[in-house]
Amino acid sequence: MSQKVTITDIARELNITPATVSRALSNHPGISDKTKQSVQQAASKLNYKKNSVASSLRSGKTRLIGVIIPSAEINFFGSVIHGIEKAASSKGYNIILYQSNESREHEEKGMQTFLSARVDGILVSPAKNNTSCAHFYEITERNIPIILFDRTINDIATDSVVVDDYKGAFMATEHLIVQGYQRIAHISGPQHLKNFYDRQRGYLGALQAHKIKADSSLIVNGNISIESGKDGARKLLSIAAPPDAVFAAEDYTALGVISELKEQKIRLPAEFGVVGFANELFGQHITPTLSTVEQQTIRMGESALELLVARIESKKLPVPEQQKIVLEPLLICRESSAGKR
Amino acid sequence: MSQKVTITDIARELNITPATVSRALSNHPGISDKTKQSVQQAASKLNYKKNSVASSLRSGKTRLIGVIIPSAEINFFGSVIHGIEKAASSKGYNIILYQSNESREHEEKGMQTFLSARVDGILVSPAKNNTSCAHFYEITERNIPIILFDRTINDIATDSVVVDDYKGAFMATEHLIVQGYQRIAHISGPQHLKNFYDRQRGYLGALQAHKIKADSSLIVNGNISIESGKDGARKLLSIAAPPDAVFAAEDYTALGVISELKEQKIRLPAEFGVVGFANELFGQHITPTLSTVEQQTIRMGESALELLVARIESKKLPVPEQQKIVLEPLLICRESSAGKR
DNA sequence: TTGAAAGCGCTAACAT
DNA sequence: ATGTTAGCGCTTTCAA
Repeated sequence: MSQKVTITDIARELNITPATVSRALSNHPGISDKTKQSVQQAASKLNYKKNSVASSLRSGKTRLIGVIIPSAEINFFGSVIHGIEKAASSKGYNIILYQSNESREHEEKGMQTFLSARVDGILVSPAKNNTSCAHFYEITERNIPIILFDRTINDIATDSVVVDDYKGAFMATEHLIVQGYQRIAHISGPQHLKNFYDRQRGYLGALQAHKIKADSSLIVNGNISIESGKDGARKLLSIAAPPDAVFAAEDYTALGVISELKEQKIRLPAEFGVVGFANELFGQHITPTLSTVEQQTIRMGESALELLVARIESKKLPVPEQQKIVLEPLLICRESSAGKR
Repeated sequence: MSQKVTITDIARELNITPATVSRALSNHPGISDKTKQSVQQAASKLNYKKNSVASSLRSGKTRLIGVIIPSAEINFFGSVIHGIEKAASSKGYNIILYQSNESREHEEKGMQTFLSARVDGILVSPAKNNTSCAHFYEITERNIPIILFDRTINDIATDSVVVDDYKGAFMATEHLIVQGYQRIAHISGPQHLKNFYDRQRGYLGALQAHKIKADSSLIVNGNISIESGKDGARKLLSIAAPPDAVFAAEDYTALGVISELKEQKIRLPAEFGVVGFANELFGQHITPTLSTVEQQTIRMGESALELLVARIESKKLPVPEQQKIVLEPLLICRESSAGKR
């Protein structure tokens, strides 16, 4: 049982004090190279592993970062997590993962857990029906840096990393216009989420930029699901002057639209164009392949983590301004919007 | 700054000792209800948050579980993580996530980190080129429970949770036989990974069970990609006696097969049947929809976590036998194998 | 039912 | 360049 080797054991072995061992191991400047070496040797000989729990208790730093996402099952978040963990690892931080499952209650519970675990900072993508944000203040009051990613909440002053939803939606809609589609509809996402609100604005902005009058009968509310895409498409196709293209608020909705169009024997992209948002993996494998907007998920994770670490490590410096990193979206043109014929 | 409220503060407030507060908060049997109540009250009044770092140091339990996966970006693992975290959360454990990126070195580094963080247990899906396993022994020697999931390593005696790849492949192949396809081919995955080796065995087993002689010209090596599916299909269609069905080692390979068949104007499923493996999301959205084998990813995560927690919490009991949980695969029949006509 | 006292393993201020 | 000392906040014997 090589279980309980401590710095005291190393100290005894070398006839020095635990303090010296501690300093040697953390490469303290005022320790002789000779001592450092012998400590290293003894440490690996005894198979010593630093007890970070004790270290954290004493130093007040855990090098732990709490991350809250709606669900790891959603591809988008898995991908962001990849970016976060990769960056964290390279900076010597570890991440604790918590899923809110889109429930505000779980989200709060996660924050409590993080508070209790004394994480050095928190990264969160809030649950979608999250209106109030008292639990965020509890974190900031305690002086723990917190950064929102992907989804932000308007009335809260924290750093954030998001993709430019307006611009992405603008590009997607403009693309449909350029491809020759005439009446372009939009199936939205929940408007209380800024992302979807911005995407709708981007859609409207593109129409306006091309002098196309917006038509409210061409905007249908959706809720981020295949079903709402199908429903939306059905509704849109039943109106007096139906559209010949849809910009969907995200890929699953777009998938529903395509599915409904197929059932109604409407040919894509010759008769009808579709663009989604998110660049979910399935998009390049369905028929027709789905045009969409890439959100740079991994970059988002990396940026969020780097910003957070900067906050953590500069706590004593004069507090810098609130930061908002906005990533550029990327339009990905595939078959579903290849042009009207 | 409500930062540093400790049990001592609560004790002072109520004129009792920290020990009593500690006991009251952890619902110790020998504390009067009256005291428990007043402690609860004072705690929430002062906005006390237990310092789990201190608690862990003293008690030797962190309620932290280390999880190592190849990459959170891979859908399959995201889904397993979802199951793990969900189950962990409900049992009061937190998970630390680490990605190996299929590198053995990273995997080792992750384990060292976990050792240092004094996690109560470890869940790992080993990197794919992981032959040696010295780093696993370092964990077991320290008496920390470790459980492998999805991927296992033969010569190591730990618990594991996997899906029955043999059976899934058997069912898929048998399904094609029952549907009336006559010459069934297999495009495999890397054979040094046990999962794919077992799937090939399952394919052979089903043929044998139905008294069909295996034909080595009908087995093509693939590498888990759309391209290898296309290449494989091309190769198979060019031989003297081409097959009329393919069981592909996983869904992307199957997708490649379908794509190649379409190009060659071969009709699915009337002339040719295809079944994949993994139940990737895109399967139900391509044309034709893809028959496949569901691996129960979330269940896998939940089972792995539950088994681990059982190990953690029963450490003092006589050590039970090595456990190997094998999840039942689920055949999902869709259009791509609807039968020959 | 509660209190007193010790200590988990480490770090850091102060001393030499 | 190293030693001394104290203590982070909690849990847990042992005692009352």
